[in-house]
Amino acid sequence: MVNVTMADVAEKAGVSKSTVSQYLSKRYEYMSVETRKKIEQAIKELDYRPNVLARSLKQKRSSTIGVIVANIMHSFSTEICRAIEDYYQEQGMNVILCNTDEDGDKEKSYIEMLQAKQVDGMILFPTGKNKSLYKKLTKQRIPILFVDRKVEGVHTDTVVANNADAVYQAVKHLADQGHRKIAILTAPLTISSRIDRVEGFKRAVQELGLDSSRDLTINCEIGQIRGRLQSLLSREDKPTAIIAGNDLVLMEILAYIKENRIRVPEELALLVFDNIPFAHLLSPTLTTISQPSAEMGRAAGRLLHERIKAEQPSDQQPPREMTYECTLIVRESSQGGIRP
Amino acid sequence: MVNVTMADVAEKAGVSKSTVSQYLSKRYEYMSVETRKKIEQAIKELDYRPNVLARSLKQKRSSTIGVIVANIMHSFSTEICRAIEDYYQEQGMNVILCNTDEDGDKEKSYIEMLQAKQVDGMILFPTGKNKSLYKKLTKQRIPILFVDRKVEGVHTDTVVANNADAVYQAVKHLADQGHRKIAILTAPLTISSRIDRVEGFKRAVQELGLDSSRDLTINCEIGQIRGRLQSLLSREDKPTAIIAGNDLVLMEILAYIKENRIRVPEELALLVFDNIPFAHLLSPTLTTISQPSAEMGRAAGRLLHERIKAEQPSDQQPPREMTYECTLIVRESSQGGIRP
DNA sequence: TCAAACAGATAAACCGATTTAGTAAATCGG
DNA sequence: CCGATTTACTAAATCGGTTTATCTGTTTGA
Repeated sequence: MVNVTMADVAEKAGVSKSTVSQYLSKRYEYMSVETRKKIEQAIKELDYRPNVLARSLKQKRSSTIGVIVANIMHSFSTEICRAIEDYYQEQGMNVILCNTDEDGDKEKSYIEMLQAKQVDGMILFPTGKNKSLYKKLTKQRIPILFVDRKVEGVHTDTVVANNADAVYQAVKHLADQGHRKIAILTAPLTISSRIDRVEGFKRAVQELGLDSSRDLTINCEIGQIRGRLQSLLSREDKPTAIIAGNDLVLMEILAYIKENRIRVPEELALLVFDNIPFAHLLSPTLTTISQPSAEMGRAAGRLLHERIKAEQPSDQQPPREMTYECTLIVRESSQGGIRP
Repeated sequence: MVNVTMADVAEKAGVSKSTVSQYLSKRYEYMSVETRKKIEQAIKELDYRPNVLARSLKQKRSSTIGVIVANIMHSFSTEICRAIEDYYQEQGMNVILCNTDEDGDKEKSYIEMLQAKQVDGMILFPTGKNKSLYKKLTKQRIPILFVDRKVEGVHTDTVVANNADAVYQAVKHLADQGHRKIAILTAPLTISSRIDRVEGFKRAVQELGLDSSRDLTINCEIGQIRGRLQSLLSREDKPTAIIAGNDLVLMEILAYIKENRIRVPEELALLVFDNIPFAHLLSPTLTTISQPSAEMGRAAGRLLHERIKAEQPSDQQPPREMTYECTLIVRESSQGGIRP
């Protein structure tokens, strides 16, 4: 038999489909032990496995959620995805993974695909380029949750790191080491996490009375970082410390540093936002700002799940925004570099 | 209207469901331009989106494939997954991602879940612990494909790297640099890729007439690597070069080297199997064996897809095994280390 | 003793599409 | 002008489950 259905089981057990269905959903209340045994037996003999598509169709839920990530190659994203996946596995649910490369069109087509697939909810690293679509989703009561980035004007659950404060602490740490001229390099300020990082930077510079020249804040495409670094570091009054906005920016900076044989931290202190797997193995070891990715991923999974479960009764709680604190892990690259 | 169905569209357009269905599948043959326009209009006005679950139920295919990966945190795995995802996006299909942590039970439960979800096929990094289940799947004509690892006795499409030859070339390279005592460290030999790497190592040692002491081949759990390294390197006749079996092993080795201030490549040459994102940024830069992960992922996607499409006509081609060559990227860590 | 309650099970409707078999009207060929 | 074909469209069955209403008997309660 190619495909065993519930009808086959029912026939073999000598009962009706309805009873088999009751058995499967473990509603044994009005069922004789005898019947139960017969069904059990029939299922085993036929190696029956229910078709969840049919179930989902009727129940109007698919036990599947969609995760739309900007770039899975980013280790922070991978860690979040993994945590989400772990959470939903425990809950007996599945995760469809989608990758947008920060492309708004791809994001849109994925969202529509996931909707067509009747996912119970979506977790997204929003590109921010489809605001009206996000809003439409919330209006249609499709549970969505943003992670890593907030989107202004869209009211839904959000899980982010305290980017601003983390950078503030980082700048403070550098200032404590005697640095007065600190630069920050990030990718373009298209998403809230980057904006917040720069904001924390500016606030710290302000409050701590550091050099607040405009050109110590650089936001550009990855490909242009080398060039910007070049001009930044060839100036007379060049910065003594640099904060890399994420792991990809860091790679560029490290390459530049290696090429130009810049000594870290003696000539230039270095600090990165993001957990770098090799941070403790580089020479010098790298000071990092670590985001609690596993906790954030789990929280995202849990929060969305609560929304999904609460969807039936119309107890509409206001959107929650969870902010996770980061940890500054001080290593060699940011310590004892400059002579006051 | 909460959920627009095809019936709603049909009513609005003043035609039958059947005609709408024809329209959706672009079978315009026997349809007046007028009708077509009316349907178009109705769909737009209602913002109708077909329910793919219903479609899948009837058509007995879900346009979804399952990917079961041993450990998504492994960068090689992530790269493969990304390539698979890219491929299926282009094909208008979705990917459900599952993570097993090399746990056979998890793998089994995922396989069953995916089957229940009626996936059109599965790509797996097999743990190797569910042979009978793999066989059952192939017997049931459910298209499955193995990637990274072969499984003896299970006849299905497989995409792997030429692990043996890659290591052979690596050993040759080290021998060319004058090394006679080379060690290889890998995780336990539970999967074919690791077994093949060791085999390539042994063959090279044999053919090139290098030191073939048994204890230069170490296979142990990640947690034990430090200890094994300790005893390996405290011997009088210690090896002058080490090959790390994968990125996780490398991390342990690098940590050990850093702690014990071993100079690379002067005291010890180092070479890793796997593409390490920081390879060119470490000091010294690291010699690596790079697997063409993107090509392998795409190939896996394409091959499985061909199987899926060919499933309807009963043209059963024999299983294909695609082997991809790796590239030895020589950097500082393996060059000019020893004095003959 | 008779209606109400209950235990155990089922028939049939339903979820939202696809697909098959068929129908009515228009067109065609001889 | 009539039967055959073609065109344009539809009713109804189907996919494989869930769910609701219902249907027998058997207990129970007053």
